[in-house]
Amino acid sequence: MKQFIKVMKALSDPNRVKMMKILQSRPLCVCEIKETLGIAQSTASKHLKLLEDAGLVRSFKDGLWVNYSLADGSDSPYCASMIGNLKHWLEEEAQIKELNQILPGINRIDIVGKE
Amino acid sequence: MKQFIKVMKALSDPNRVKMMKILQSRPLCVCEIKETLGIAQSTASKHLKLLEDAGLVRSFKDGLWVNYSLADGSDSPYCASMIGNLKHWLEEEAQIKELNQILPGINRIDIVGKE
DNA sequence: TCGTTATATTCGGATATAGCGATTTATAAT
DNA sequence: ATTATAAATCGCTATATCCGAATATAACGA
Repeated sequence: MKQFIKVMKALSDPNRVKMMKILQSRPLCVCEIKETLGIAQSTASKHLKLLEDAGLVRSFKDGLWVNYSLADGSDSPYCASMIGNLKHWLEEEAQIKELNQILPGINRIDIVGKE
Repeated sequence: MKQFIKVMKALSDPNRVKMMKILQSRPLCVCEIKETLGIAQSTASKHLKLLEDAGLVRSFKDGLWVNYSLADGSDSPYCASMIGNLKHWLEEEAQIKELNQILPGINRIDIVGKE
């Protein structure tokens, strides 16, 4: 029950759902994610930790960067199901389409220069 | 997105998930539900309203009683998927098994006498 | 070793949610 | 009409969640 609730809670926030959707395109580091969604770095980091705890995403370090990607769903059937379904769900949402449009132009090097 | 979040939020609470699970056995009125879960009537009513708004359960009046049952999932693919998956998910949970054990002994007439 | 930099953590304020008791509403029975 | 009763709503408290600014941590490079 606890695991199930954790997954549902993780997917109960628009920013976290958006993260799941953009991670379907490619692995992203925290700064790319916060930039894409237009939120603070601390906020992004916190959301990602929650998603990871739920088994929905995984992270691996690459020097200073931490790359996040979709998990394989092996943590629980709930994860597996939601990760799978989210691949086709919400594809037609305006908010999501918009993110997918700007995503190709987002990369970690450009973000460094901006700030 | 809003509909999806609504469904996820609805399933983010243990009492609401328990409601979904016991409604798999048979339709129940509010007083049977509150009795089974051991919560206040007002609390049960509020949870049920939330589940109904999300499209996960539906209600129909029968005199003074309001019977709740699982929805058919026609509200959204999210509902359909979750209603379907929950039929096999959490079946082995101790908490759920316990509810399923006491459920046969719960009925609206007995509850009236008790209070 | 000392900066520099990407991410994680902490803190405080604002908002949302869960819970219960009390009240109101709607329906039935007398 | 009056009374009884199941459910919905209201009022309130306690807890949880979201957010960003500030600070801490970790890893690289000079």
